[in-house]
Amino acid sequence: MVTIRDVAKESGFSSTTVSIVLNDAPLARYIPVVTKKRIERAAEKLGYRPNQFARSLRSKRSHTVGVMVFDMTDPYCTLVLRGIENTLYQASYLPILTDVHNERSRFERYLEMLLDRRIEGLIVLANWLFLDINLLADLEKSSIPTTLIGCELKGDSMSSVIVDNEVGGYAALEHLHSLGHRKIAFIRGPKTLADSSPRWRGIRKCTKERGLDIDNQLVVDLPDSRDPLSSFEAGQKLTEEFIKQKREFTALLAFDDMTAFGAIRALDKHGWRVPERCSVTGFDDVAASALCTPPLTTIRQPMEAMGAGAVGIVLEGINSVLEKREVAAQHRKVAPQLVVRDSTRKAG
Amino acid sequence: MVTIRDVAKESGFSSTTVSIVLNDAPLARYIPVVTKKRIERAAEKLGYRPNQFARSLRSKRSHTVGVMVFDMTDPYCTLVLRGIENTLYQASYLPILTDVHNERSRFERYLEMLLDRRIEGLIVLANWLFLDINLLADLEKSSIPTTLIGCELKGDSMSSVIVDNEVGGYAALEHLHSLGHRKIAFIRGPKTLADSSPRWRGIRKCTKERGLDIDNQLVVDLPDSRDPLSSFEAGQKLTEEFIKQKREFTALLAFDDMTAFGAIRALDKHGWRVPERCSVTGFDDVAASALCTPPLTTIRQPMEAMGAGAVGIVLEGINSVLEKREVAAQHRKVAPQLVVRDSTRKAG
DNA sequence: TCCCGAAGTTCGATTTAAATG
DNA sequence: GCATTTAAATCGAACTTCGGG
Repeated sequence: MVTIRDVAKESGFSSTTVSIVLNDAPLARYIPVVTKKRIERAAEKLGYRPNQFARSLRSKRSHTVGVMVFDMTDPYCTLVLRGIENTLYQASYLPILTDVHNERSRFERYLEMLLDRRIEGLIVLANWLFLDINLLADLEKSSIPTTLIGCELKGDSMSSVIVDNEVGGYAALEHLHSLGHRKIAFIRGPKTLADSSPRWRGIRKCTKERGLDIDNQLVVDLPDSRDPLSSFEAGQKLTEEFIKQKREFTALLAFDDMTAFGAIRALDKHGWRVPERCSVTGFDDVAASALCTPPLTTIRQPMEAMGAGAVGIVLEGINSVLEKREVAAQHRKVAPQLVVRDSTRKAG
Repeated sequence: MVTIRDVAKESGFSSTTVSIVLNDAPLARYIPVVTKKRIERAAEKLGYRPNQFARSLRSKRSHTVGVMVFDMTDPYCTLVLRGIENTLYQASYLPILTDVHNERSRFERYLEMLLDRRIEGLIVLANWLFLDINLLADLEKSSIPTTLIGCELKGDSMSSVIVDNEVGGYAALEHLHSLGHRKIAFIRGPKTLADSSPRWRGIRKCTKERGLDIDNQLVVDLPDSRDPLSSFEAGQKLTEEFIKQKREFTALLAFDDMTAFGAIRALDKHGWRVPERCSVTGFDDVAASALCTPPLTTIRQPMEAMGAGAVGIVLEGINSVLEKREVAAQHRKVAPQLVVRDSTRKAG
């Protein structure tokens, strides 16, 4: 491996000068162009690449950000990760990806590993259940800029980027209502999930504004679970129960896309064609929603932008600590967007 | 930050002794238990965590593996990444994730960044088009243990893990044939894609063994493209052309799941119900295949196992270079598996 | 000779302080 | 004092060598 000393020897200058020149440090102002040229040529010739370990040891910087996903297999992750990666790339940071598999022990172990690597920032993708408040305590004391995606934590120790669930819930119901649907079934999110209640609040807001009645017999909750696939199965089962109980409805508003997929499966099984016999809406707009037939009408979370936003906040935080500024946590709530596809149509 | 010297001071021993004890180095045999206890207690008390930069600088090891994905948004990635992550975790390695977005410049930049970080191994997920042989040359000279997933490169500089496309192609057609289908349409992979021809070879093998005729009018190729979504669109378009040309077929064998989704969309649009009027098979078994309705019959690539296998090979390689052993590249070909769901059924 | 522990060197780059003409 | 260059200290851990009992 060629070191700075090799370049010094080759160029005939000291390693100090080489360092100053190659880093274009302030002192480089005083160094004549010929010297610079000679040093640069020598570095080039030898193919010199500075050792990052030595550099980091000295500067205490890693140019690395930790990314912690709670369950990689959740389709929600993909685009968020893309947004994170792309924004880090622009800033010449590299991400260390960890997947805690919804396990506490794994979370703790990974957190220690990341801290040991002196990550300069941390992004946590708390996509699904994230019950354990104690975990967050561990995070708070880590004192590095941290941003949560998909889960808000009041207070100014940790930033967050979440979707505006209320607006999304409202938009979903508004869409169905304006298509003429009046008898609508609802599969709400799990009670312990933070997204569930604001999403429902948006729905209630819409019913009030539009004078729509909700039949309590047509409202069910997804059970608590840490497995993203479970909402598919639960969606299927709950929809099947609606049908077996001979409930009448012309549309079904599902908590998320997975639930909607499960619901569609159940409807299909009982000969209820979508959208002819029953319209279905989801939430998230995961990749599969555009791929399946009929493609799903859903509320899109701007996932790539959310990932990018989280990185932006973390990068700001990093710069703040470098300049010893104090910066309060940011809490961004981004607007979702109704995406109309073919799983919904006019009632009747 | 608490250093080893702080622990030395606190415990009353030298930093040498502290290092020996905390790392349980060979010399630790000679150190009395009381000394060890005192040192461990001091370290505990101060919350000492060794500085990884210093450690890496000395040991020249990073305990880090680079993971290079060609397009993160390809649904194929998710499970492979999970397999990679999980296996690295067991071995206490951390992955740096990079997504080259199918761009050459990005590939080169990321490769340099990873090399600068002194990654000990590299895993490349060449899921989709990976035409540029020159890129591989860059990789070869990097001289760190490298494994390609989804693309084989003969020679012993780089290992690979691929699915047995021939077996998969064979299994797909065998399934359709044994359901009684005789008029089958085929959407083959892009000509430039390495997977395409062995998959087709498997299909031809099956036709020969079973005496099945293939109508050349019912065989088309996916166009070349770097975008994974394009195979959805192409699948849709090509299927539509089959229909418009009034070709008769009772089953369609698609190159991959994305293509199959596109085909199903086209069939549905023209009132050809799946599977009643036409059976459809895919290849890969991406997450969406189990979620859509009808769920897709497909050939599953054991993606998680492939990711795990690639890590295994890389880890072996790392150990080999540590022990200065020479180890030839491995080329693993894993068997795919037919997954029968509801998009196929008996003909007639 | 055997055990235990410490002093000093090394890894490679950055930076401070200081020496040249 | 100015422009130009450099010796030496530093970052934190690990390993080699050596000395005392």
